[in-house]
Amino acid sequence: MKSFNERCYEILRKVPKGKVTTYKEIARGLGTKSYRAVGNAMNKNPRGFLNKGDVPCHRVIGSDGNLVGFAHGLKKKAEMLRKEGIKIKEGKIDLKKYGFKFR
DNA sequence: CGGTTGACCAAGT
DNA sequence: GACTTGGCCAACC
Repeated sequence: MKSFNERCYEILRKVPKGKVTTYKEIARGLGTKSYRAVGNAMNKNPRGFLNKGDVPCHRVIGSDGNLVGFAHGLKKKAEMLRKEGIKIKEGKIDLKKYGFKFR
């Protein structure tokens, strides 16, 4: 039985490079409505914030396209995403362009 | 088992 | 536009 947290990773793995997803979408993909549980799971993450193998935790952002998270700092996160080919707008991401949706 | 916490979100003040 | 409140769900103590 995989933990909720592991399920988050799996769905997150489905996000293609150069795209981002929101906690909301992940929760929806998991069939739950709790975005919080997703974020919480990531926080208590066994490895940390960065890829634990294949899980691009840095590709997860807020529902408004705003970066959320504290682990490594939003700044670093933004830089990382920019390197992936995502243009960040004043700390925000264009969900219209880069937002990846499940289901 | 109950209470607190949290990388959230939406609505109200 | 910034802050507060309520709600939601899973993990941790």
